[in-house]
Amino acid sequence: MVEYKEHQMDTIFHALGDATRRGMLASLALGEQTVGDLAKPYEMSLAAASKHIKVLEGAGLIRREIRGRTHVCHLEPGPLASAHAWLGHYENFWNNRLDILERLLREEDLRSSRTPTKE
Amino acid sequence: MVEYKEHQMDTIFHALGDATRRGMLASLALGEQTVGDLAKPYEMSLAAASKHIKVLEGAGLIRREIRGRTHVCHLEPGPLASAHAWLGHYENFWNNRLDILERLLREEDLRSSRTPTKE
DNA sequence: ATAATATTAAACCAAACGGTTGACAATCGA
DNA sequence: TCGATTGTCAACCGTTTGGTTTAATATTAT
Repeated sequence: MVEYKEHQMDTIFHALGDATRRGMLASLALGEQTVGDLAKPYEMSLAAASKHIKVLEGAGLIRREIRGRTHVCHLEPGPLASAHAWLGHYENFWNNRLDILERLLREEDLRSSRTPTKE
Repeated sequence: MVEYKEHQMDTIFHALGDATRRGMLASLALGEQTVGDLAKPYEMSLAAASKHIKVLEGAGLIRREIRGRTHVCHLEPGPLASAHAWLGHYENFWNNRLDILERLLREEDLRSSRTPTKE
């Protein structure tokens, strides 16, 4: 049962580890899109885009509804929420650390009184 | 500049897309660990584990401090926070959808009056 | 100096990835 | 019915991944 979830997380994070697929998810956040719509922004063949979409589908991040000859895709919230929750385990940890970092930087600023460096 | 961040997200999510590496992060959440410590739980050569650690390091998820002949690793909160934030963009979306799902299920429950299914 | 310890490096391998092209299937509009 | 549209499938290709094994490096202990 743990194994199962582990594999699920593997596929979810793997799916998220590609800019094209993250872009597709971003598009789908605005509303449902056909495979063609999703593929259009990218400089790759439709077949390649179709593969990406299948990866997203395999990870459960999206679902498709076949309407006639078009495949309409929409986001599936569950797996995104899972990934978010997994990262959330570390939230306390990094909040503490970032707080410390921030304080150190502030103290540094006070001592050296330089112009604050943004980005 | 966008490209840069995209690539960063690629490497972060890719690093997270492997159960061994996620396990190592979980270990590191409990405190700093040497490469050997991190490798111990896994049925693979030290060299293989070392590669995983380098992937985590490359993604900025951990840093290492070389103390004599041992390399002590610790979590780096920033990139985890980035990934969490990226997923957070979808939070409203999936909250709404899950709310709807939940409501539908509750209504279903009322109609069929079954024992409520937890999990 | 030598041996043990902790870790990386290099060479190699099979499998997976991300892309291509060309053929195919299904549906829609004329 | 015919042609255009929408999308998948299969085969292929170069690169990356995740593992191995065998050296090599650097540090510590004897």
